[in-house]
Amino acid sequence: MLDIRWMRENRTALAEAMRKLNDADAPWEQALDLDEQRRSLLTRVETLRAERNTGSKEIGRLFQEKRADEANALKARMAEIGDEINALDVELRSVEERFLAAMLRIPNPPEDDVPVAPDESGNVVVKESGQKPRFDFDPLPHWDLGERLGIIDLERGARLSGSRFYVLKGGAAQLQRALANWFLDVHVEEHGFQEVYPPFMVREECMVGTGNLPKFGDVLYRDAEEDYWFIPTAEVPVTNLHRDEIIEAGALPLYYVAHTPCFRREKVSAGKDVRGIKRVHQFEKVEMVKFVEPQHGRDELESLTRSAEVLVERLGLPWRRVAIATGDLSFVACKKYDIEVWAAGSQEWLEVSSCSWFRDFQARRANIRYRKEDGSIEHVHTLNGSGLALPRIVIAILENYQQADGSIVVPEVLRPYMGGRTRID
RNA sequence: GGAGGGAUGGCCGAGUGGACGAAGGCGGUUGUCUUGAAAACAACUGUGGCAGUGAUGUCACCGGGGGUUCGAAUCCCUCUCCCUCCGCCA
Repeated sequence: MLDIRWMRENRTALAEAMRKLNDADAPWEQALDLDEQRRSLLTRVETLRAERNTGSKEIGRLFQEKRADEANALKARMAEIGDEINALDVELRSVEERFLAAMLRIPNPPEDDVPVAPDESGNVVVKESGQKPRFDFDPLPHWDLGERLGIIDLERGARLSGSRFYVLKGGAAQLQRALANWFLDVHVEEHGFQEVYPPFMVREECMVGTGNLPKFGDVLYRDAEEDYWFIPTAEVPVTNLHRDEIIEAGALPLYYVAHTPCFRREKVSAGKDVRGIKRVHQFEKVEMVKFVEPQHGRDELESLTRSAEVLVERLGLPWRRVAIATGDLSFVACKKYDIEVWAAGSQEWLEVSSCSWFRDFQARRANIRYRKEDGSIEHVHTLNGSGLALPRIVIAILENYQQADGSIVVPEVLRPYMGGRTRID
């Protein structure tokens, strides 16, 4: 959510930002309009309230002084004012409701250094590292490898739960578990994150806080009877950890890391990415979340992204960093990098991490503030990034480390996490 | 799932319709005293909206929402959460 005062005073900048985001539906003009109505109603209703407050006190005094006639006369007048207040209140509530609804659907304006383009075609590869593997045989995609080795069972996954579900077995399951543990250890021991284990189902207000609702409810699973929403990423519960809090300045920055399942309906593009485990309804992810002071937001995005990149580097996977263009930026981010790894079998770059800076956009929605040294209170900045998404790293390892005999070599950093195992076969 | 009891400011805790944004205590900040600290004493010490350049004024907030009333922390309804006992369960 944006600061309405900023919006009032920066109409042109706001319009320009919405144009860059290529979001024609953002109801920012309605919001400004409703804001004006809201303030005018507020002034009127509050003047009447002030009048009633003094009148009511007067009534109390008159009764104490046994001047019942005067008191009753005043009471009648106050009743009239009360009716007026009630009428205005109804109007005010409706305006405020519509105002908030509009505010919640206005995206975060991009930073100035975000590449400007209407869609993902404007994304810029800003860094590329590592060698794509060479093979003296035709490398297979992971769905073939997984089937041959008996470690990815798509058929039974579908039998249990339908399309876009899968079962990992043996080496693949172990590999995924090893990855999660190693990721967590690196973030905790080397990058200063605190590990947390959050709920996987949250209330609606948490989804609003991170910006998943109201606009993107169609990709979320939810309990039909109760107010439980299944998290599409650990970002949701972890960011909401400090909802409605004022954090003491000395406590910042706060770095959290969590390993959770992620549930996504993935309703879009029925025919796309159907093979294998690249795009599925349930997957594991290690997610980093940061709460920082505003002046450090920009630098924190760089260090956050590095914290993810070192993982793919140490796994020996070819990777690149992509700066996301304005038209491809998510609703909540003001700047975002994706990290992609090369998958030699399916011959494509896989997005394994998204690192985003939100400025105070989420903090306003979730009401997360901090008390500065001078005692004043401000919203924090939040950031998050995958570190990393698991099935896709599993894909990349299977495809890049495959051998002529069909076996998979386990990357060296993971061997201690797999009981010294060097091969999956 | 059943029965009962709760939710008040950073913390503890008083307050059952009228001067209550809320006693008192703790904590915190500042000042006096002191070489310094402690103690003592004094003052200050919640968040947000709106109007105003500002001093300031005003409104709202006593778990959330709604209602009764001239007036609600206080009465009514409802939701959420916490505690105790029973049941069930890993």
